[in-house]
Amino acid sequence: MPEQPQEPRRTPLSRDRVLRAAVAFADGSGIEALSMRRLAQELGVVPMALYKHVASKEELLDGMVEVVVAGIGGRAPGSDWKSAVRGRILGARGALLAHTWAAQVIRSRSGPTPAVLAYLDSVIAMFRAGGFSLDLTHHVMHALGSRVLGFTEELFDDPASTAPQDERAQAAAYEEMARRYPHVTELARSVAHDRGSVIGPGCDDAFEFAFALDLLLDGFERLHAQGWNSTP
Amino acid sequence: MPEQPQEPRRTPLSRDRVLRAAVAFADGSGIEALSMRRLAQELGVVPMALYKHVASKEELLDGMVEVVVAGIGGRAPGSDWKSAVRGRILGARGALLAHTWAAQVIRSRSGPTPAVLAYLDSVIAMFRAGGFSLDLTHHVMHALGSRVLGFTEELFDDPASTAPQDERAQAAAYEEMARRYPHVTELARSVAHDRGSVIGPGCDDAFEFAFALDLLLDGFERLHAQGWNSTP
DNA sequence: ACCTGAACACCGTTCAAGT
DNA sequence: ACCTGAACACCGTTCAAGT
Repeated sequence: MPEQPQEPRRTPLSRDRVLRAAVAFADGSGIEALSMRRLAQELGVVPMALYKHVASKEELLDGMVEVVVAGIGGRAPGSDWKSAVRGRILGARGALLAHTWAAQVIRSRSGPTPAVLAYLDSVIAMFRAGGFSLDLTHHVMHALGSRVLGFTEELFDDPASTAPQDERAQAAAYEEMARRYPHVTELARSVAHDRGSVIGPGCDDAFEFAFALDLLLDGFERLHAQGWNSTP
Repeated sequence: MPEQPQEPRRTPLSRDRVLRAAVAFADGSGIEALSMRRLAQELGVVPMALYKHVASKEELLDGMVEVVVAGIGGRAPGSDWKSAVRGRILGARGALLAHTWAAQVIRSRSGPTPAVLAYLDSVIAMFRAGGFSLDLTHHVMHALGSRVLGFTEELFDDPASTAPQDERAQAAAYEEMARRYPHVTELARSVAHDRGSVIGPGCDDAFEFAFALDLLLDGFERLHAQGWNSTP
């Protein structure tokens, strides 16, 4: 019997290996480049081999979310509810920053995966430990929305990303902009001025995230202190 | 010369007609069913005919956002900044509720379209008319995020949408849920109890939206009153 | 029983051939 | 010059044939 050519299948495929490969691929090439076919190619297997470990692409995406969310840290036991929640949410933000595709994929999922539920459970527990009523905790969780997982929908992600064009066209575009959207333009100009550059590096995401988070947490604290109730 | 068969091309194609057809199609069949090929079929033309009016599917989606955002009302001139902003944002929410796909499509776009810029300009103008500094207005707009356009990322869209299964399996799943996520379960149970149903109709979206919006607006008011500055 | 190549039913978009 | 059918380079997933 002739010797079989040694196949270089280093590690046998497993659900975990598929998921980690998908995360690494999305990190490197972007989520839009991730397809079952390309992932299989990356792993050196035939596309259909993936379907033994994930039932569908949907399940693959769910699994990728699990990997990222399971990596959220930021637990600081013993502190007051406010700094506990704050620390945990900033921890979530950190985990998501490492995987730029994660927020988008979480948004696209219909229901929460187990790791997301476990995470939410831990945040709810912090409010409850701080003496929040079930009623207030409920609405407070809604008010946080996706911010509890460390991301928010920004409407203008980078206003400075205009395609390079010649000076005259740029000046004309700017003038048109200032004429049609005077307040947007004024705001953009003042931000650029504050940061000392005409085509600035955009806004400080970390500052804006903390600004809004603290505004909400302060609001929660105030409602809690006055014994707020949804049906007075 | 034989008579040409009368073609039933009622109205000649135009960019506007293409966009309105796309909006109607997405309203009826969902955004995921919308493809260039199916839209062309709907309009009784060959797929390539669309490309004379929209350069790509991306541009089609941008155009659809324009149609929806241009339809936002809620301008109440003469009122104070808080009720003006509140009314306008609730108006945006109304416009988006009529097109369930709109929020998702806006999220997926990279930059703001002209109608979105015009809308943002009008909201910024309201804060400025209320005496807000450029600095505070800037951060306040970030804090609103997508909420300024009437939508937010809710993490659990309808927790009651469990697939129908036999009672025993359901009870087991519930018990498992209560064991692994005790705080989530407690919260869900209290909400269901308040609304008087075991498998309730979910949460009151309109209430949650207004709750969070008012919390933010109150926070803005407080910062404005105390002359808040990002660099004290 | 397991594995997998080919096929199916789609995409968005290019392009060359036809009028 | 305009219009459009066929083709290209992809998808996710099914399925039957091969080992």
